[in-house]
Amino acid sequence: MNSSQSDAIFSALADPTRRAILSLIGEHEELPAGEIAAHFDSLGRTAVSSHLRILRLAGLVSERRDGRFRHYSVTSTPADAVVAFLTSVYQNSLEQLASAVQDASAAGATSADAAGERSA
Amino acid sequence: MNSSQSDAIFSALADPTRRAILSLIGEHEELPAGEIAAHFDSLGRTAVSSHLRILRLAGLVSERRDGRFRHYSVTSTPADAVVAFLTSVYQNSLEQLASAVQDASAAGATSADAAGERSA
DNA sequence: AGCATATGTGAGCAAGTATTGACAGACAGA
DNA sequence: TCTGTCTGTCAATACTTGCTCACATATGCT
Repeated sequence: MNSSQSDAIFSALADPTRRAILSLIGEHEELPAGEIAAHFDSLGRTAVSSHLRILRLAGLVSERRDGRFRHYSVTSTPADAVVAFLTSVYQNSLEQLASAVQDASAAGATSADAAGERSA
Repeated sequence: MNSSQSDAIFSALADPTRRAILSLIGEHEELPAGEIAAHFDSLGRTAVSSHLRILRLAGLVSERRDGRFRHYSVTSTPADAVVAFLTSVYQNSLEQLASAVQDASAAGATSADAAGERSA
């Protein structure tokens, strides 16, 4: 994982709309571009398309073409880059990080706050 | 954790220089601003100061004033926001995330790639 | 073929962000 | 008190990013 890839991932995650798109896709297995765009009233379709392009270039989502449709799904591997960074910075508090993950895991997806940013 | 806080954290992490600063501080317990700036040849002192300000406003670092010096250290809590987001998106691959954290923990700080972005 | 649907792309503009240079404040030592 | 050091802040400028509009591409249907 080179740093330009990290750059792409972190700067893709920097935008609240893109995080919302990612959460939205994460709630489903796959989602066509149009249906994603439909969730963002205050945003044009092309804007969403641009965001999807950025997410795709960062490797955060992958697309599957099916006729006229392009179905997007989240790819799990890029999370490694984020985790790698967190562990390098928060070496000291790694234990807490691990338990935070497990707590979140135990709580399920009920911590809707982090995912609740798809306001448009 | 409201979304404006998440915004601040993720957009602070979006800049490679800020991630490098964070890694640099993370390698030490504390670091004065001047010494941080000294690590970035191609960057002016004021630029680093601005970055530190952004990191501070995002709650990623805290400062301790000591005479003329301001010592910066990383704060561990903001990682929660990142983890919360990751878990909301990657619910399915939570197991893998947890094991990734533990692997990184076991490997120690040897995965210097993620921290190796302090090129300036 | 012709038309509608689904989606991406490029130009251009508006808004936000980073960097720099100059200035200011706080502290330490002589 | 005077001077040098450490650091932050402000204003101006250059750069980057996101959005929209118009157009292009690809596919499916009739």
